[in-house]
Amino acid sequence: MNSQIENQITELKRGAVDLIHEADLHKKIARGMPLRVKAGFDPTAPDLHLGHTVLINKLRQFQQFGHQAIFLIGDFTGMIGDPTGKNATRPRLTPVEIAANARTYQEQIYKILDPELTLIEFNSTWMGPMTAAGLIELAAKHTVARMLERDDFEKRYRGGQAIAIHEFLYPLVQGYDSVALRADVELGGTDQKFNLLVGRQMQEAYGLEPQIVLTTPLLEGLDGVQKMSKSLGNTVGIHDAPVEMFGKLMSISDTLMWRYFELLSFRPLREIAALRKEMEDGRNPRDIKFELAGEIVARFSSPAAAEAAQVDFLARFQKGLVPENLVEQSLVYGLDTGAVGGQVRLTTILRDLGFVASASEGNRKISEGAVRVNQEKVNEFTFSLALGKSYIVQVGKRSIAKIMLKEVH
RNA sequence: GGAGGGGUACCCAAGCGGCCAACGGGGGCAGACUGUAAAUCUGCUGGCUUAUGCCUUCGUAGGUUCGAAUCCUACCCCCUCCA
Repeated sequence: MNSQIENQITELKRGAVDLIHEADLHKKIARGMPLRVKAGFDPTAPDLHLGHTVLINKLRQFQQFGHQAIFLIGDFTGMIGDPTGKNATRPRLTPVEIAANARTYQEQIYKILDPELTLIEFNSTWMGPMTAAGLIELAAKHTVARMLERDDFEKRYRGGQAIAIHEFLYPLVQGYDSVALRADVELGGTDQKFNLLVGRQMQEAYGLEPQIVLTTPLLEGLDGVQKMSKSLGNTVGIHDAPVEMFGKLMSISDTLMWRYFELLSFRPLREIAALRKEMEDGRNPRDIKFELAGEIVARFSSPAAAEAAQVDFLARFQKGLVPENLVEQSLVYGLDTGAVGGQVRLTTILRDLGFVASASEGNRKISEGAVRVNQEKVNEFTFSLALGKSYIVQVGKRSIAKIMLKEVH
């Protein structure tokens, strides 16, 4: 056994859920040729958050070990709509939507992957020209029984819910992508396991060596329990402002911090182990969290932004100061939007800033003592601010803004 | 086809003619304590420029009543059992 390969595999297995099969991966690496590593993305609605980057990080790891990263954009399959995890038929995307989403992906992945060493492919390249005969030949490689082994299909079938034939085609096409790309390894989330395994079967059916399948877990959101997802409101978006991203990462629990280190940090495992040792020896976990937050913010913004975010964080939460670099935003009011006698109700402003969901909630927050204007606690519901002036308003510790009130003309 | 049970706020779940903007729990937000961690304690968790005020909400649409989440009718949807 070659210990260098062993080390490589240990790092590649980091955070992974399934590796099918480790022995074969070893064999493939041992041949000394760079492996072709595929990760597919269905360009549905890419409001990318850190959860999405777990897979891309894994692709990066392969890249760092000298393998060929292939970022496959499923523009063709996007028109089908992946049935994974759905209990109903998905709406299909239009070519225009797909193109726009694909562009967003490309812009973002180079913050993680080396552009020089990344191959971007679109599966419409080979699926577009495929003839009906070719598609039928492809479909002949698989059986309905094996398709129905899949849990969600089976449930829907038993439950009498419609499964359109094109949904059966999705795993086949995804599998064929591996044939077309001659993939040695395919990465995917755990929910993709079935599709990835179909890839192995398709490759064998077309006379190729089956790919290695490596699945990554779904990242837990800020609450540490449920998966990170926009609808649960527990995400860290990769477009979040540096200060916001830093703050969100600082708010995670100490336990979750290690999970994030494992799945999001680029630090090698032994460095992370060293940090854990430091914590056990008495170092403040918060300071270790700074390192995590700093690394992530630097990746998506810049090292300078990460440093500034930390300075801001310290000033705000340790010394209780108002950050200096607050960008002033203008709010315009007129008679029809709540201005009365040159004044606007504070609760209206808080609602418009999105700090509270309604003016009524603003009232409640005032009675809770959570609202401040220019650092002074507000006690009356009817508190108003004058137009033409600038203020610093806060709700709780997290929501703060510098605003300039303007009168509409 | 037959029999029964159920649809209440973000989720679960009480209420079964007025005291209901609706018990309780979860989740969330805020306050205290902190490291914007955990744990704990406290408050809040329909809307309206706060009003002993008004408006909207208990599957949907009607009805009875001074008054309905609660009673009646029709409809829609879910679940369980039998065939």
